Amino acid sequence: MTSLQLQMNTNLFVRNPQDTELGKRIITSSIRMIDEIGFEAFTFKKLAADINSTEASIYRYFENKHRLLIYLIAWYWNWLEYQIDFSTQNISDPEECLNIALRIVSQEKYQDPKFPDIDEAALYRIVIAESDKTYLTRHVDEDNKEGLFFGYKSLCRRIAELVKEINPEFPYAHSLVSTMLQAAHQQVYYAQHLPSLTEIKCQNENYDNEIFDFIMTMTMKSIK
Amino acid sequence: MTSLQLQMNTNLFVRNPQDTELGKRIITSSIRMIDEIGFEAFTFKKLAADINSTEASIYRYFENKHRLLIYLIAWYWNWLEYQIDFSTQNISDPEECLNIALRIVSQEKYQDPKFPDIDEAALYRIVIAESDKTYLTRHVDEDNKEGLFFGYKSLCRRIAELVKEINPEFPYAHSLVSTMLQAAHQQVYYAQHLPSLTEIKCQNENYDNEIFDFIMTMTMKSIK
DNA sequence: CTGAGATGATAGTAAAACTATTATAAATAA
DNA sequence: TTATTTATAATAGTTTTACTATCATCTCAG
Repeated sequence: MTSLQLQMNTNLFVRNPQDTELGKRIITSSIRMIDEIGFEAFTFKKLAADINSTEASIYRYFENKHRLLIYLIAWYWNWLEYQIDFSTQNISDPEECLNIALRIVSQEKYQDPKFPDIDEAALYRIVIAESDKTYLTRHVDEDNKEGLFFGYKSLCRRIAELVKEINPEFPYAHSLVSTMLQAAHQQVYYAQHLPSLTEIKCQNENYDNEIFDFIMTMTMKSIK
Repeated sequence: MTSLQLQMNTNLFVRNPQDTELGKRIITSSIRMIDEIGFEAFTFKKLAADINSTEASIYRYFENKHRLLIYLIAWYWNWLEYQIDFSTQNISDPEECLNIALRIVSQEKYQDPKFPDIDEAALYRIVIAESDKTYLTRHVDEDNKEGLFFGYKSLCRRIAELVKEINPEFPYAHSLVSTMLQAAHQQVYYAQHLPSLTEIKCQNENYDNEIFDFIMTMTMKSIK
């Protein structure tokens, strides 16, 4: 197995957590903790206790816990785009590429052995429950200027380009894709917590196939 | 002008703010403050100072600031549904009703003289920036059991029924509508803060018509 | 061996999010 | 009318969070 590192925007951290042992522990442990107790209850104090370090040491890697969340979510979007790139190489039919991309987006996630420090299944749950919090703040514009949301924008652009290839006349490629990306995660949350807002049943095995079907059908009908 | 009160679920508050002078000041002032400084920076201490009252007094109306946010957002969804009911009376064509409903959802909002204590334009901006925070918490299931999200679920059901009338075979009416409701607000946020995620330009006059066009077209194409 | 950089240990601060107590004023019931 | 309830105000206190600061120690490259 080749050892990989996803290249992250340097504004996402103070010191690169992928470079050191402590940094990796911060990442691994914060994913587990945020998944378990939720982002609001998660604190650097608890994280420090969990990894046998100190608050001050964690602050040397991340400015604050919000930045750490942005980092984790950005990693996830990078990872998704990496998988899409990987799975669509040498496929020229844009409709097939779009199919693959949306399948990757909506699929339930499992541990990727390429990145042993990151529990992708837990990170997927964090994305579902917390990712909107990365940009729903008063400092969204400054954060955006720093490039903190580049991963999400890049993923959206990547899929929007496929849409444009299928139908260059469609005027809302980015709006459609950002709506579908949101829906892919939101429908899972609704299925779990507000089931009357969706027909998806998370008890079903392979409910992720239903979500794929929902967003794929909607996308194709919209752009044709 | 008839004086109206939207009936709110009693679990949304400790004491009904619509019943008293102080309660109304809490509502009016909190809408203005959350719109101005954002929900995170908003505190009961600042609110108390603003209305010349005390933290303790505000806690007699709302358990905490999160509950107050849920109340405001719930009021907004109730208000939207009320407007849809009002505007679609005696119209039997479900497609026309759906058109009206989605127009009301996506339209920019102005002060409704029927409810002088509430600045609907500010509340609309709050919904765009903060409404997801009402349910993206660890206590979403308890809150849901208490009926705190009834307003949103009811609005979604109301519009989904129109979808079902147009095409009873369509299997994802609620998923579609919850996705469109989300998109209607999210696309505005993206246009303002993350413009590369959308084709909507918020500088345009009547950008809300574009959003209407986007969600209406997508809805009709999806269900036909 | 030296010293720069990373980490740990410890302490401290300001503000947020409540909670509790008492006082006072206004509304209402006997 | 007086008594009593009720709403609000005033004040103070607690715990936790989110950070900041200082200094000691440890490791490893040159």
